[in-house]
Amino acid sequence: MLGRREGKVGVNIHDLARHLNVSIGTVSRALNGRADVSDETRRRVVAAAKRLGYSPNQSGRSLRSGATGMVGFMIIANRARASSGEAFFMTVFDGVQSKLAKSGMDLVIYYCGAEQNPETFAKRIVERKLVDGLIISQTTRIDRRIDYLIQRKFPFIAFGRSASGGAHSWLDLDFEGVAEQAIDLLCRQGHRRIAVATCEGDVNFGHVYLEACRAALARRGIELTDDLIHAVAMSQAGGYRLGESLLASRKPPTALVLVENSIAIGLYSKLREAGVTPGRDLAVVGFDQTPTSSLFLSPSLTQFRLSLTELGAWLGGHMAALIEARRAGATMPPARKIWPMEIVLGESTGPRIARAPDPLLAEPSV
Amino acid sequence: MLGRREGKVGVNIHDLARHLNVSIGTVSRALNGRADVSDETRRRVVAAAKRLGYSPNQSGRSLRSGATGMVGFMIIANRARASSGEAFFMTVFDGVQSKLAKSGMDLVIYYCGAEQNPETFAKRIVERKLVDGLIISQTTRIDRRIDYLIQRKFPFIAFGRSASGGAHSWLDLDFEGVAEQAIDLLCRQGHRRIAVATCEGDVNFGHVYLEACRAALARRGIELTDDLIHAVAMSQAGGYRLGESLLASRKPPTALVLVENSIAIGLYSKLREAGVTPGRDLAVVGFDQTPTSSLFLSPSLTQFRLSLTELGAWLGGHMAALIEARRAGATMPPARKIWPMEIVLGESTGPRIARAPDPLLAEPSV
DNA sequence: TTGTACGCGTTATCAG
DNA sequence: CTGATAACGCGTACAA
Repeated sequence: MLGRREGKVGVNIHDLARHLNVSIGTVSRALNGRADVSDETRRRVVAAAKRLGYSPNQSGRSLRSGATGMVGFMIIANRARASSGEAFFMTVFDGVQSKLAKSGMDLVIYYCGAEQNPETFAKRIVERKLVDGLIISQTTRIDRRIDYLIQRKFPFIAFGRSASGGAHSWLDLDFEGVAEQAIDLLCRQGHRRIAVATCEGDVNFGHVYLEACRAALARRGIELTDDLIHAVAMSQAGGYRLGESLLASRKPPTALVLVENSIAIGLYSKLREAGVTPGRDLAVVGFDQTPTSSLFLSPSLTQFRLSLTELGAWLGGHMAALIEARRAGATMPPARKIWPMEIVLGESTGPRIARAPDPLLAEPSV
Repeated sequence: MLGRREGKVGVNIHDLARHLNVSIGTVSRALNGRADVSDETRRRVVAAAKRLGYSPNQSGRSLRSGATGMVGFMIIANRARASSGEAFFMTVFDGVQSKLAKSGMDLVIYYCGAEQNPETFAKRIVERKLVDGLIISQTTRIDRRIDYLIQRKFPFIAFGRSASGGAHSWLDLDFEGVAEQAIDLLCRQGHRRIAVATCEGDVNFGHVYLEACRAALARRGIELTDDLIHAVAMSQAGGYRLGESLLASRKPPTALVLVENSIAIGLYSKLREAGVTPGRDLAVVGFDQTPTSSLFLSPSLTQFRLSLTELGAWLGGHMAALIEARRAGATMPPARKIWPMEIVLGESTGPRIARAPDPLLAEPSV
């Protein structure tokens, strides 16, 4: 009725233009801050837009401009760090979003469910043109998403290293640095029989951390034998089972490094049941310090500090630059960022007391 | 060149049609499963689409059809449950997505950062027509998002009760049931001085749980006095401070119920430092049982089991129905769902030993 | 400074 | 069963 379709809700650019007795072109220019519009007109348009509650339809805008103004962040269900996982990513999102906002872009999160295929999922996002850029996380060693995105020439950043791809932008935690600091500390305390708890499954970082530890040990003339490598589920339950496995071991380690912190919670639980005290009977080094993780474990856990907000800001900033460059027809050199982590000493590696009663068989100190 | 614009990537419906020597209309019909297209043609189109990697541009499709095929799930940064928060929502997402997929819809998550205004954030999503429906979470007592969405007649579900709105669809945890079960258990064990740890800030559920506890106590002739109400941060640190506060109390409670489980972790930590054992010296009842939360607390925590996946499935299913109804021009009666939670007894309320040395002043049992 | 008109990619209507 | 064509809402050349 009266030119207004039945069931139509909201106001579009035509309504607004008609209301003001100007053309839609003028409305568009005024609202998009173009120079060639009089101050008076702009004021009227902006005021009316606010009053009528107009905001441009994103589909129309995207279709016309060829860009969506959105950046996707893809997370994968069953590869998540079981416990710290969620708080981990939320903090990262905060950083990403704050940076993107400065470029007038928005962050949307795509959650790849347990029963969905990550590669298909990523393809759908890209092909339907839902976003201008994509951040993928929880990369695997062979990650076909990366090959696809490169081949497709789509702006993306991988949060996590991979053997796939090559000259693409990625950011990852400093597993080598963490391994070096952890192994250095433990060796200086006299440990030589050091176990590594890495994650099972196909996420890449477990493998990266394991090799980093192997290398750090090798630099000190210590070989990491298979019986010292434990692939566990990244969960409290995984940590609990790890504890069982260590306690049942015929020749247990004197020290242990973990690839993730929820493992520590379950491990502590099992160790306490067995009367084994971390830091006294077994040295334990955790991983990332997050509010979720083991701030309140007792004895306190030696772990590594990092700023997830700043990490997210790096992702957001680099993504904005990638998209900006593409828009300008330019090409940007891919960035590779190793995110620093700083050790925070806790009681779990605290001065080793050689004479303490030790249910685990201790190796003689060097 | 050759009609192919510089820099153009991907193939659109015209390319595909030209390639097959059919019209774009036929391609569209074939791909959208319309009846009026020959089997032979459909086969050819589908095969070519797959081979050329065609998938429809979502902006074009949305613009034309007036629907996006997407459902938004808005989560808010600084209102998140600090620790269990993330795993909590991820599990819900899984359920939502599995249901939406059956209706051919997708889930996108919008993360409202700490510095953004939730109402403005929600408005932007709706007005730009980014989604066909919106699930909002972490509702406040007065939640202007709800008023807005109702006034706008936009399909939405609130995950969390609110004093705002009224005849809209919402789902919430069974705080009354939890309070009743918790208070019943504690009273039957002889407790009469029962404290309630609720959450600070403006999320509604802290208030709901507090009042539910007050009512459950009143039914048993017990008044919940102000000194027994603790508003704490929903975090391990909040739980730690709660412990400090309880220990410093001149007339401490003999039992305590918590509105969230990360509080339990910090609380346990402080209690252990003070030599106070949950279940012996102080009865503690936690809240939602999640993998993240205190599965491995010792003594084990009495808490409540719920299926977050099924909860998410309810949200997804109801949202699909809401959108379907709107599409058909029909109107659906709003649903209100109280999600059941079932008590899981742990050692933290385990048989009270009256004669045990009790650092906290115990009230005489009834 | 402003208005007009085209096209972004798609689906739907209407002839054929 | 298929092809041509008109929208959907917007941004932007180009003309005035």
